[in-house]
Amino acid sequence: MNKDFSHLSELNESQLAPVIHKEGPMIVVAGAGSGKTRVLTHRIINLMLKGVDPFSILALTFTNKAAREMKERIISLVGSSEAKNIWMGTFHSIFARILRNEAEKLGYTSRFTIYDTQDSDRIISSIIKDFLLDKDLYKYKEIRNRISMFKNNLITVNAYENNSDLVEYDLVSRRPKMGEIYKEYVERCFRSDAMDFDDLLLKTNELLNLYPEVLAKYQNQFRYILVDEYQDTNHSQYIIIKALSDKFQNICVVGDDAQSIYSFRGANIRNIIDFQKDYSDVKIYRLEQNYRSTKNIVNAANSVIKYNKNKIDKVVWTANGEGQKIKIRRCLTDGEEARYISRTIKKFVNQENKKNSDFVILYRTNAQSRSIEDAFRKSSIPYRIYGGLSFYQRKEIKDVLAYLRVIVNPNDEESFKRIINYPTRGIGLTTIDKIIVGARENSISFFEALERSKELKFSIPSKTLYKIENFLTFIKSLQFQSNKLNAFEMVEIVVKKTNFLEELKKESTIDSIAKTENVQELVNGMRDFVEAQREIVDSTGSLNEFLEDIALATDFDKNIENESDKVSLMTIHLAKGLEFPIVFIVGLEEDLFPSALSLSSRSDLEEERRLFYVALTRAKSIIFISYAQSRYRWGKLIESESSRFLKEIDSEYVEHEQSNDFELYNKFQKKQIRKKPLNFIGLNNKKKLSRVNSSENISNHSTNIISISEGDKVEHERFGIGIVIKIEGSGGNKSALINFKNSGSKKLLLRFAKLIPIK
DNA sequence: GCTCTGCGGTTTTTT
DNA sequence: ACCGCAGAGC
Repeated sequence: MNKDFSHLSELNESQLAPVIHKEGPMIVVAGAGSGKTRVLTHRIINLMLKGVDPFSILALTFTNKAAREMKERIISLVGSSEAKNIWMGTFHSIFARILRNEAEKLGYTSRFTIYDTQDSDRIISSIIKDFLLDKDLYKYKEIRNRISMFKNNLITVNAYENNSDLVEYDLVSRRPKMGEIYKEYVERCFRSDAMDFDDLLLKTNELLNLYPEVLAKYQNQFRYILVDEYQDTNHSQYIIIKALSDKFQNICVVGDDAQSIYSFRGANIRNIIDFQKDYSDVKIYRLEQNYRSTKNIVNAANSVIKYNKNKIDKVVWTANGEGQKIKIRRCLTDGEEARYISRTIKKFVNQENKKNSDFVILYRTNAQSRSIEDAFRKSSIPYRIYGGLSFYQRKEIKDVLAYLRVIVNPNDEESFKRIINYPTRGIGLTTIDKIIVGARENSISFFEALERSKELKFSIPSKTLYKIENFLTFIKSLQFQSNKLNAFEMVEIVVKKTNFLEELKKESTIDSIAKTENVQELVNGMRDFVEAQREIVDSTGSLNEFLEDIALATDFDKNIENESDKVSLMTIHLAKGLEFPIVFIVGLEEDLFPSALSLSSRSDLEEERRLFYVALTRAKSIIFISYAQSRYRWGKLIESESSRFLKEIDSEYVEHEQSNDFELYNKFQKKQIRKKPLNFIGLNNKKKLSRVNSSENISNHSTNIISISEGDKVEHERFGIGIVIKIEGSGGNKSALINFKNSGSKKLLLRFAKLIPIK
């Protein structure tokens, strides 16, 4: 390797210090946009240039994407022959790899399946049913979260049973069977030779704990450990890092307490705040200069985060230009908010030479994407939604994957149950139940019970036994073929032999075509995968490799559609670590953001505030914030107040605006309703508007009545754009004949019609 | 064992 | 408003 240290010239002084830090524990407290990834990257390069073996560097990231980007950057600077040997990846993927190497020690095979949240949910639901428990008291999601919490805090079934506080809590919550469910869940996963996401960390801890020689091996191997996004590590991850770094203490953690937003999945902000207490002689570095955003944005974000008490003090600043003020817009409804966004983007793209990909829409909950999607589709703005139900979670995809999983791991009961009667082959629920009971009674796996069903009968009629035999022959032939064939060849056989696409078409539901296309996309994706694996040494493109690859992948990791020019839509959580020139943050309303569920405790509310901080700091130059006075939630129109966070942004960094509808509404109100306030349909007027803009004071409001006249151009939610031909009637019976471009002419009562005037 | 329909939960965030 | 699932009827 060439010993060219010129890469260091790319760094400023405060970035340089942590990069060239030699040995011993260190923490980099890095403000948003201060170049923390750059520090990590260059630190790794610097270690390598100084002669550290890349095999002995362990770099843990929060997402696959972060790992991939960092690796690419390192490869571009020092070449791939060395860089590819670094152990770099997410906690889950790195420890899955280690667990596969050591699986036998824990009673698993190296081909164990990784269960996703959906799999866990199905298992838990089925346990609740088997135990004949009331599913209103035992909500599978709550149970799953609780089990996840146990695992992330290294509370095993035994530890749970011996912990009177936890047991007491579940008793009080009227879930006395919690411990038994937990036990059964763990056993079912184990019998299926499967680990869930939390197991990948829990079992790693178990491995390092039970086998000192294994711990010593990895301690010696990973002489240098680097952890990104340290503020989002949970207890289980914390203990792993602690154990692995114990010998050499060359631990470098990087993070920003102000961006800790994952406590709901066990992340513990104390890990970063208390880091100095965990190791002796910790060197602290601070990165406080922001290179990403304008002064206005940095200052606005600072003014918000100062409301949090629990934090490490730091001063983020920037040498960038002043920039524009944040625009806060009040809208009537979520639909109007969405149209405002699409109008604004159109304007920027047409008049200011911006690209669609310069924009991101950030929201608190996935459900909010819908109205924005609708508006984008109507104005033909190309967009891409990240997150939500990922491709690999879709039913039709999971069904195909279940076949593939069963081929690799015949003990995978959950996957077996998915496919044994899909497509239907006459093996129904009754039979499946008999097999399960038979398997339990004879302490054999589901697969073994199927194999021995002819011999043990389980009181299954012989006709059905014959069907089971056929199914098993099919699966076994697939397993046999998988020894020689690659992932793509296998999925082709599975789809063909099961008549999968034909079965989907038979369903003839509205989206059966989309489902067919999805399966096709999966098959194509697997072909690409096999192609790509050809270039990698030691890789065969086998089914195991493919399943491992997708088990821990997210939507972000899937083919990023050749970088086409699209507006991005995602939750704020997903946006962490990303940056965009222009950012829309939508739905700034009480109970939505901050979420209603966060209002009961200070720590939860502070986390929401950090989330808002993350949103603000994604922007390079312009931020638009919007909120709606009423919004469709749960299928009905809900009134809302503007978010408290808006008032927390120092007023010198923002400017307020409101939709034209308000102006029209005000005019209308002045002209027509001086004496008596109207009681508008569907809206209650109990809630007072929070006063954002002192120039107006509206005590009730409507999405309905607007003042329009003949010849005006208007937009309707469903019918689109049209011209007002004629106005008839008066007061509540006032109606308009409108000629819609795409939907023909309609006569609409102004009282009901949601019409937006267009200039 | 299969199919249809109506009901209930969903919307906090994800590796 | 929408989706998945349970129960009833075939």
